[in-house]
Amino acid sequence: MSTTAADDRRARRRAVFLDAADAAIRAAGPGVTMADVAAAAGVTKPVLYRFISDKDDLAGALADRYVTRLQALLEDGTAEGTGPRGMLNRTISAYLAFIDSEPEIYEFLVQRAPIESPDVAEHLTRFTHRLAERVTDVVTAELQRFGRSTAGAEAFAHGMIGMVQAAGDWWLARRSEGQSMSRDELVNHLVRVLWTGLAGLPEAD
Amino acid sequence: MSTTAADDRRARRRAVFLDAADAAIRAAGPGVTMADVAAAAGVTKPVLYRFISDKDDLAGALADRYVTRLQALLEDGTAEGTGPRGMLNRTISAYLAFIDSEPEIYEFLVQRAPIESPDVAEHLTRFTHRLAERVTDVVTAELQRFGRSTAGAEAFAHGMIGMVQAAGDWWLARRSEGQSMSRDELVNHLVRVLWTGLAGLPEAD
DNA sequence: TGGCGGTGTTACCGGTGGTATCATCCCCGG
DNA sequence: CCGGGGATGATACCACCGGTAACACCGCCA
Repeated sequence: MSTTAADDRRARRRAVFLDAADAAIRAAGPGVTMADVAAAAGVTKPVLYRFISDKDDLAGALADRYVTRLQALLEDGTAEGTGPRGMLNRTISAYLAFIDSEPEIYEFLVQRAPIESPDVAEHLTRFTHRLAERVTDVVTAELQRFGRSTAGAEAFAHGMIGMVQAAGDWWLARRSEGQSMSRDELVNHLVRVLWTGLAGLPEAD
Repeated sequence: MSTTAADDRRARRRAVFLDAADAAIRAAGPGVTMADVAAAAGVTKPVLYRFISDKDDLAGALADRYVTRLQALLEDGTAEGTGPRGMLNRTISAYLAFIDSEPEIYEFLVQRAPIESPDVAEHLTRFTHRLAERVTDVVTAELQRFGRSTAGAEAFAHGMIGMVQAAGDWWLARRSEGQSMSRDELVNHLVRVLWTGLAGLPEAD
């Protein structure tokens, strides 16, 4: 390739703007404007727009960053082999640690960005979907181990994710004012409920 | 009072604009503008703004409408006395029927409106909170019936709501493209998981 | 007939996403 | 040493949306 060097510079510059966006979100909250981001990088909008095509692109790239980071954390959780229940425990714990450490970014990506940028919405949908697929696999395997019906596995997987997310939001809100339970306590509650609930999923009505 | 008649007219006029907003959301999707709403009512923005103070007000009033309607449905679910499990079943069923019947309104209220209007956000938070409180009460009572610890009841309540919501979103998305399970099937899955999970909540780790 | 409350419109403001246009600078080949 | 091109930068603008000021009109009642 001829323009490899130039492309590299572009990519590095782009990363700088993503860093700036990151900082800007932390500083200005989830309602950041493109001008804010540009200012955080020390330039004006048109310069920003030379490396970031639009807000969709920006949010999408940020989503990429954080989803990748989170996914790595979750992979760690699923790695060591203490069985599915241990995996569940570590995955939930990693998720809660993540949203606890980056609340503004989290709010921006999950609540703000997907609305005005379909790209991010699809990004998150895909991520949730991938995660749900993995969960579905684990759930299905576990059900089959006991010869039970796997009909509700996928619904259960999505519901599980929603439960963890809602409980996490509640926990974050509680924690910001007044005291709340520790992360480990919440993790244990969730794991117990979900693990026990799994057994009840295929029960005949 | 002297101006009662005028106030009545104002209130009725306001209701007309709320109807128009309703129709506009259905027509233009959740990204409606105030001009859209005004147009749906056959007038221009300033007229709309004489009866609706701002978008916050509009979304808040719509939230009121639908939350009231949903809450009535949920009350019906908790009324007849087939025990807590029957209540759970009917409540979830009512919720799913609701979001199934009004997907655009649902998306507008739950995803769009709360962002640009803190009023709606608080509205929804309050609603969720009230619901969670009721669930917490039921859960706590059930746990006490068996002399178990009630420590995780509140977290469980919020998580439950999140699970139902996430499963509902997934079900709606599935249903719009390709086939999915029936509402009753989903309800049964969720009820079984949650009911069984409840028993596992206080288990000692 | 005159005025007054309600209804309606056009035209505008402030902010936000996004862009056209121009100035500058640095580096590289002749 | 110098001239030109590509990258860097800013100003000034557009479109759109939420919200408002100003003005016109109609109908009713003293």
